[in-house]
Amino acid sequence: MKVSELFLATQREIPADAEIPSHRLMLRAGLIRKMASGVYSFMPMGYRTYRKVEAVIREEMDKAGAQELIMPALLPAEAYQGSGRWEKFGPEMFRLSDRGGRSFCLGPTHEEPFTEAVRDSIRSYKQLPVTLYQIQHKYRDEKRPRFGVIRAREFVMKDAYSFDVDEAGLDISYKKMYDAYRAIFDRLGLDYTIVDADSGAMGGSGSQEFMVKSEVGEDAICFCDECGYAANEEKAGWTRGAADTAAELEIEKIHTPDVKTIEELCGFLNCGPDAFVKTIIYNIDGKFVAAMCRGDRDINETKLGNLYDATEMELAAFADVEMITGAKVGFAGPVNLKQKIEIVVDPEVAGMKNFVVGACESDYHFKNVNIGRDFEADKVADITNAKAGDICPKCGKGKLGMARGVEVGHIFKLGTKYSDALGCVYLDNNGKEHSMVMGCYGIGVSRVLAAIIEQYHDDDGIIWPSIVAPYKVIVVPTKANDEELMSVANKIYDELMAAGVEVLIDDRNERPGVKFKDADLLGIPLRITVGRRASEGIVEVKRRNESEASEITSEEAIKLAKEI
RNA sequence: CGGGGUGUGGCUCAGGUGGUAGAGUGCCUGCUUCGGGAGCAGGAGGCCGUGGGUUCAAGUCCCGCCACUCCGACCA
Repeated sequence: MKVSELFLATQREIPADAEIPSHRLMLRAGLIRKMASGVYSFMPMGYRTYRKVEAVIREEMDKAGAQELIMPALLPAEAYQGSGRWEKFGPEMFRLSDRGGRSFCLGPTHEEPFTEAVRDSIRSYKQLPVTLYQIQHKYRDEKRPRFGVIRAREFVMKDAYSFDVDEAGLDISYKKMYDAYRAIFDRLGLDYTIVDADSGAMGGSGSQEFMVKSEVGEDAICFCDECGYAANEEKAGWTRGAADTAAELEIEKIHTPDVKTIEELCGFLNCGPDAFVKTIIYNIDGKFVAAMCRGDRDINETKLGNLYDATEMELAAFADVEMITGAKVGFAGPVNLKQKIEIVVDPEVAGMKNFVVGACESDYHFKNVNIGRDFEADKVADITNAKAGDICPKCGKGKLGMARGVEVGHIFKLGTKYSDALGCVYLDNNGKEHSMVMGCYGIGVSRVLAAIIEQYHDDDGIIWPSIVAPYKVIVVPTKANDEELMSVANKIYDELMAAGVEVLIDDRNERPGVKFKDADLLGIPLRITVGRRASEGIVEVKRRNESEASEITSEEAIKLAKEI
């Protein structure tokens, strides 16, 4: 392809609304164009790369025995009503109606249509297992789209669904997908970590996420430096210290005027935040719950929500807190609550003695509070976030570190949640009916593109790994009007074209600097510069991921280019 | 959903106290250039987000709406 004929507009200026490197570079290199918040077009150069990512995914999925199909993105309400998700998705679902007033949505995820498709065509255990997938646009009306294609409202996802006769079968299907995912992300050159994840409202017995490490990642991940344990912060456990065996001291009410935060309290009482226990009141599906953790910890809302099988959960409103505690916000505690509500404490708190809590009275705290004597905990459960330095929950020895990641893949063991709801059953060899055991497996295809750029770029632009590069080679004649030089460049270009190499020739009548800048920005893996020594048959080759160039003959350059 | 910010040529932005719309960059033409986003000259390109209001006069002041964006909350 001649650069002069490319539909491409690179930009010098840094786009105003792009914050992170991948978003900036995708806009500057002309890979994508925004149509609306969280809605992007892929332009030719971006789409070529996109298709390469798709191809790798497709190859590995096919290799793993999954079968591709395509479902509609436009789906009738009934498709989601059977599972209850038509309601549950809420405003996140893009909804519309046809001229007759029939309700539709743009599919946010496709468990239901796949389950129904299998239900309607499979009856016997002999037809199982089966794994189906599609690569298709998904629609979610995100509250806050951001980071370009990383969190978009329309995005491409490869979603796969497995159907097995039992849990053992699911384990095998799951492992196949797990291995396929590893192969995919390995081939794409991504530096990623596989972490245990919360399976959330998807239900099921387990799930893992494939996280690309990046400071711009929206997820926090914990990992053990000893045993390799890794988990999403939402899920990560940690080992509590030994219980305090000190004697219980007499409870004491202390005057703490205008002290609202833990920091202020520390200063006031002259001790560390670990001497306090904070009491945070949540509204979980209309029921109030007091969650308690040590002062230097944070409540993990995912864990808390799971404990109560919550559909909706939020911090209790100030007015509710004041009604329940009988005090200003900031003085909540488990003792003397005006209204009886359930109290759940983290195991760490259960091991503490003589701690400080709010007194449920404005401007007062209690000190030397003890569980069992001063109040009862209704539940003791892990409801806190791990933090860096905590002891690993798996090996009990290593320390946990924290990192950030972009979730590029997520695999779930769904179990029978959807097959039960939608009647997706098969007959076993005794003619007895069972629900199929399902798994589901997603990869954010468009997000992967951004993740690759996050890991492969420098100040000058993208550095595509060869496997996803839109073109492998760019031939850059330094002068477009020099016939001898152009004929050498064209010869190289023609030979590479004939050999089936994806090659560009920058035949524009531009100065060399402009061409070099564009080649770097676009991230083409190999540049062949035809310049000063063209008449001697010598050209310069430079790999995008190396800083040094070298001069070789054009024959050698062609040979090298074919190997890229 | 709460709080903040911004909407002016393709892009990045400037336009005190109201008075005929600007720069840089990109684009077109010509000349000079030609190894890391060249120089000079000429040129095209704007419903100043949108609806209303105040005024002789609104990019500018007032009110509403919309869009985009940042922080937070939320997120199969």
